[in-house]
Amino acid sequence: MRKRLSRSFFGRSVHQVAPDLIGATLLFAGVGGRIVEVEAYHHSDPAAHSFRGPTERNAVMFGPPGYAYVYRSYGIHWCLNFVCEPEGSASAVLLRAIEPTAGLAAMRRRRGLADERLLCAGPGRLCEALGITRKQNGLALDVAPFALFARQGTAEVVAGPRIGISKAVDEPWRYGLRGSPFLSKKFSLPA
DNA sequence: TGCCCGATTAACT
DNA sequence: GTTAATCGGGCAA
Repeated sequence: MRKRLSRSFFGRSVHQVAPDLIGATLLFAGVGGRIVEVEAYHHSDPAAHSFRGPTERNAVMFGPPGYAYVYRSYGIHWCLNFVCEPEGSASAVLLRAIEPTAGLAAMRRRRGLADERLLCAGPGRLCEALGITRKQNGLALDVAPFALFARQGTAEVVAGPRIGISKAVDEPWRYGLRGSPFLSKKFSLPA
């Protein structure tokens, strides 16, 4: 049986939690799969929503770890984050891609007739496939309908610059499962 | 108050 | 490669 991730899993540095999430399994109401791509956002990071202090939108980031922070992106898409570090640190991990393993029919229905590789390849696509919206903002990650399971064995984790940001662009805080076909974008391999 | 930009995506040319 | 969709936050006026 897979080991459930406890809430304390998230009460550590985002830069420890983020790579540890690669290969873990995320389910929402039984739909989801294996996490293959995430990005870390620390409160001291100019690219983080929490950098300039609390607002109505980012309030959950300033709360305790182990909760979902969901925000609207470009006024259109939803993006799912896991709050990390001790309460008040306002740091979180953005879920960018998962390898679909459960509830494929539900994902295809929500996403349209999409290629399986594109069902959850990107933060907005992932939320659409799983049915994540503002309603899930602030929900605990170790309580239904969320379920998280630790990865079994090891995973080959690669790191690189984050995607779609204009500040702190050189920080290698994007983490992924090496060679996965379900990434939102390939990692450039070291020369 | 108004304007610009953004942790994006799909549908264009 | 370019663009539209569309809304919350930051900042100037």
